[in-house]
Amino acid sequence: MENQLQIYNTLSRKKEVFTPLHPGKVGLYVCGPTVYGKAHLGHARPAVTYDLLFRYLKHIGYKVRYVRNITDVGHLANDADQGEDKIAKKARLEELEPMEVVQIYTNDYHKNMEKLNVLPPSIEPRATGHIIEQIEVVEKILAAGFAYESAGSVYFDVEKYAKSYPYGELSGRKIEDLQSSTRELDGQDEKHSPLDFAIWKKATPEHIMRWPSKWSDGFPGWHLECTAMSCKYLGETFDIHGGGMDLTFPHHEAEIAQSKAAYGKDSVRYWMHNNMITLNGQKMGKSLGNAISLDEFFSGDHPLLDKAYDPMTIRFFMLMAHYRSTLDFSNEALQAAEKGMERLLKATETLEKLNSGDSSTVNIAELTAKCYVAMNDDLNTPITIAHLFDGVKMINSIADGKASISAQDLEDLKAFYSTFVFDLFGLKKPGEESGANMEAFDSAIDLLLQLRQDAKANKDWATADKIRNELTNIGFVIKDTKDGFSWELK
RNA sequence: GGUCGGUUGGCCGAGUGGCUAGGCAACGGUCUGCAAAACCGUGUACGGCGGUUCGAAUCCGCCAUCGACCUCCA
Repeated sequence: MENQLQIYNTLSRKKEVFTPLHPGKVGLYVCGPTVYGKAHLGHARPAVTYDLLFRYLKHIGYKVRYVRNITDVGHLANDADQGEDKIAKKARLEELEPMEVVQIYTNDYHKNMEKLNVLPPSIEPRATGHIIEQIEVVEKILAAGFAYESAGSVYFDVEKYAKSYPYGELSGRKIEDLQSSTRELDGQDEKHSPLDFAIWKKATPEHIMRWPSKWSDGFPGWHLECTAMSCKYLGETFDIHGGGMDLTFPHHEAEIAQSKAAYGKDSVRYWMHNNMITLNGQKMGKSLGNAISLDEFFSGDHPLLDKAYDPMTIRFFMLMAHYRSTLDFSNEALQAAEKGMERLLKATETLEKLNSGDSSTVNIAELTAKCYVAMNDDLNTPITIAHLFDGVKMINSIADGKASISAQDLEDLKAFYSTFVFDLFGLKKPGEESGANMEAFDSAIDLLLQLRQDAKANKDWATADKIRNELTNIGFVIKDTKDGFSWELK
């Protein structure tokens, strides 16, 4: 009873015990990327956060359908060309077909997600592939009387909606406040109220991404795709909707309104929002021009980066902070994460070689239980990691002969670390290469170190140190152990 | 201007009304031919001012400061 998964629901602003709508099954929808630029560190945060949730839900026994969309149409550009589709604009600049741009950046996103060991979702629907479904939602909202047509566009009537249902409950906004803080937007004079938002937009002549509809040749509104696609694949009401905090308003608020207007009921039961990555205390974002792309992290090719970072370092770095906290990027923090992760991964190797004793001086059951408690507490990965490091101490103590572990406990501990470190946290040991070349290479290094052993046996320290120092210079880490040596490539 | 959220030790980052978070870095020790690794041990923290309380970094108020959203955004 006490050990149930709790999730912080933005809607209620508190942690709630997670109970799925249909026992044993979970419907999860997450706002994916808008594919008009290279994937950056900001994209990695929700990807890793909800990947963890996806993995954990499956681990605790749920059958999960995880839907994460690709937004390839429908968002406005933020410069002078108001009303022009972001993707269409980029396409004209680069003289590419819009779908070509979409494909390039979708591929880039997929490639980077794979490097981060983010599992592909169950379904990855594209907005452009669901125009018909979106038009159907527009019709439903019109039929329900919560939208109106104006000059070929269809707008959602926020004020009318707010008379029947609460509007702004997710983001804590009040209609009156919103009315006093609006700004100029394209087509403002077509709207009854500045609060209204387009659910179908008539395309301007230069707008090349367009679809025919009874209202006009145009394109679906900016928030509509998630409503249409989540409903199609998860039903009118589903369990969890995730996304970045910056989407809370207006995007998710609009989704709530659209669903309720179209289907007459609440669509989402648990709203989850991950916080932002910051750079020098400022949000890192494509539109702010301070985003470092994932490719740049992996290659180290960026003025702000001291070095290249392994994708697993990025992943571990994110897991070291709670998903609802902002996470400040710095080389120092990333390198601390890198070293910590190395220590953790090394311990998993040590664990595999451990010998069991007659009894345990360590409490494995307590350790594993603590980790589950932390994970169930709104996916508290930093606490879980703290416990995993306590386990690292145990493992190293046992390896040092300063503690002992029973056969049963050892088996449990191995299974536990395999599950948490690899299956749930999704970490991978870097540089696990194989093949004939590697085997020959390994043997050659072993041979050198064997020569060093011989030199040591003869107390020929000069030769022994020469071999070690030269190998160290080349980039190896040489360690003497009780029964010989070990080495690795740094 | 409105709404919301931060402010924790050298850095990152948890958490809690009284009981060591953790990682990285630092220092001392054990081990080692010397190292490395590992292990053991050690230290300064909770933005400021008031208040509630036996006791607050943790609750309340005020102030300062930073940020997010209100426009596409992960």
